[in-house]
Amino acid sequence: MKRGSMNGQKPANIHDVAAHAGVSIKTVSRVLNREPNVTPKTRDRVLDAVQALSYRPNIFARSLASERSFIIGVIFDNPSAGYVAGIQYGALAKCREEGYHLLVEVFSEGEKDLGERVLTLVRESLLHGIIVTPPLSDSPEVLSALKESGTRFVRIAPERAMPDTLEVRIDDAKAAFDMTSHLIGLGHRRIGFIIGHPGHGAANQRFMGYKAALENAGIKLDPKLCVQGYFSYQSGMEAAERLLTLKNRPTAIFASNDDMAAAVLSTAHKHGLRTPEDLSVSGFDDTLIAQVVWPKLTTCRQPIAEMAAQAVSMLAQPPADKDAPKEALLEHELVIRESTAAPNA
Amino acid sequence: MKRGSMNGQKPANIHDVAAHAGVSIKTVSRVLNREPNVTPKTRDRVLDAVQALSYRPNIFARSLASERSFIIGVIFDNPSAGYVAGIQYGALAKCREEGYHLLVEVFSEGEKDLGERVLTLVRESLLHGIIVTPPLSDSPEVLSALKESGTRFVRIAPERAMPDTLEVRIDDAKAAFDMTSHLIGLGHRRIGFIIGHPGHGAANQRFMGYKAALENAGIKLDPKLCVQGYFSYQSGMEAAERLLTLKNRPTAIFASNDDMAAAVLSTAHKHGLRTPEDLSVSGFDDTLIAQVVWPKLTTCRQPIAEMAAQAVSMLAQPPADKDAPKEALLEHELVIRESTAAPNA
DNA sequence: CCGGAGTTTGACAAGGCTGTCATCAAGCGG
DNA sequence: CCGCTTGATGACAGCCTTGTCAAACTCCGG
Repeated sequence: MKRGSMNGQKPANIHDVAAHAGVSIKTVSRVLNREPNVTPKTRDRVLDAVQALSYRPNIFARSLASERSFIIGVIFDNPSAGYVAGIQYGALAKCREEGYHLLVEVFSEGEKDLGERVLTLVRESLLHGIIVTPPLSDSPEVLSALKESGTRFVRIAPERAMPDTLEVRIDDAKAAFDMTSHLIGLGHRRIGFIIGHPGHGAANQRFMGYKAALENAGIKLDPKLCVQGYFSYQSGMEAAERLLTLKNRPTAIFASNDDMAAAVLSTAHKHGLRTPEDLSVSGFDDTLIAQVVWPKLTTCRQPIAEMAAQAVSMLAQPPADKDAPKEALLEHELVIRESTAAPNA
Repeated sequence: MKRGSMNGQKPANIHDVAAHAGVSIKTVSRVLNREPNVTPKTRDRVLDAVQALSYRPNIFARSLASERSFIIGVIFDNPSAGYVAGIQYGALAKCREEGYHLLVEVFSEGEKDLGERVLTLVRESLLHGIIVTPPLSDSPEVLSALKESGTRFVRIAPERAMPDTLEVRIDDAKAAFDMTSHLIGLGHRRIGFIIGHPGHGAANQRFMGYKAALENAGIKLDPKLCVQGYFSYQSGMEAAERLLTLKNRPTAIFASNDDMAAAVLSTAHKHGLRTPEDLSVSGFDDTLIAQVVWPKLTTCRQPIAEMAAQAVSMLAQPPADKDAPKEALLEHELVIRESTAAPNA
């Protein structure tokens, strides 16, 4: 009573299937892994047996033997950030397609032993590859641990390029340029800008794009109109407060992400300013929040789900040649909603 | 050159550690698993070796040999739902504490082969246990697949109780009762209610609580004031539209979740109604959105992160005796913010 | 100093799968 | 009909750990 077709509790294993199909376990393995050199007839017999026994390969045995994992990791700094849902959504869809599972882990930028924890994670040989999200995508500790470990990883929206490293991004500078130009096109001259978190790669790029657009339109940059934020709602409130109490306040505010833009909206309300009549507001990311505030936010859609899907694809593919493209650049899209309009005369 | 302290690329394995410490692999295993009957001296030697070689047990080998997994799964219907972040946050924190990893998977209520997919997931013996979130926590297909598979699972906020099944919940009926009573206490008599998605367990409970509070205050239930929603922002807009165009419109609206409450806010704006002067609005869940809209929402805080943490704990503990508590009931909390006030005279 | 109980340790077989290499059958040119 | 190549299949080791069981050692009372 060791093993066998005995339909007891235990799930069938590869030996059961082999016995049932009248072939060797290796042949079953071949069929399951789509290896070449199996007669269609044999293949069918195996497949039937698989069906009949509801066989599913044990993922641990598989991983152990083949020294590869079918689990892809995503690491976040802050699981409450707006883009998390989008990333998971995109990654999950692609994982399913490619036969992987998705494992989530959180690492806080500041925590001690960060590098050590990252190493532990990969040393367990748990992961096939890792998706690194901002701001972790620029964390020296995480990055060097990852490099050292030899695990493949792809960085989402990193600030600094790294040689020989997989990346997925949009052109943040161009996107911010476009958004700023949209506001200028509407007739705004005094456009406030709320800078994103210094640690996040995209933050600086977006600021550059803003500046470039002003320059392009011949508008002189007013440093008073550029205030530091940290991508959080709270920081957006503070930044908006400063901008709106300026002697010569801006007629439009472009916040580096939607959370801060939502904060601007609410601060403007508090000051008795109507949006967009008295103040245009635009955000960035097109997260859920953009559509849920009133008025709906004009923002820049970052195809975050596609970016994550792309990341999974890159990891799923074999390491590829030296010269394979290391970087995927996706398209952004301006989403004009109700929060921006021409300034009052 | 088979194996050994050869500090090549390959990570150290248990044999290396054993050799380095001058003990058998079994002893190393004992130390690592905190099994009894190891001399402190031996333990220290092993621990030193572990340190020296940066050894981390291979999780796949471990799982294969011990027939247990160190991965807990969470399954969602919709990864963009508001509570997802909270659940992951809480679950992740506890997982880390208990030495587990968290794997995310999405199953859509309607998809075909749902049960089959669930079975596949557990047949791979990938998971130690599964956390089932609404509305999956009441999906017959998912539930029966899970029961059949023998994998332990805990349902978050399920509607119907099931025998011999782990559950974590709040008292939704009581919470809705409290919220409704708060509005009544403010002086409201005509209180609209937006019912949640019929598939979600909590939806019905909350509706019951609303009705009970009215009855308790001697207010007759007006069916026109109760409209069906689906927990989505969009459905909230539609429901609000219907309530606000009523001949005798309510002075307060209690939406079954924050997304719908935010939609009410925005619809009210559109109708030129001020909140809370002309219309009080309250939500449920206290998700991010509640603090980000203007005015900030009065809502009922559901300790979602704690619930998830609790779920992980339940799974982490050994199956426990027959009579161990199967259900954890956590406390809710009314959060009074700016969106509710006494009705205009 | 002996027998027995309890503690500490180790040898070795799983566990389910893939990789390597050998084997066997079929196909083909001469 | 022979020898060779190619395609299809199988036997078996190995991946790294834990579980089982036996061996060795310690401690104790008699």
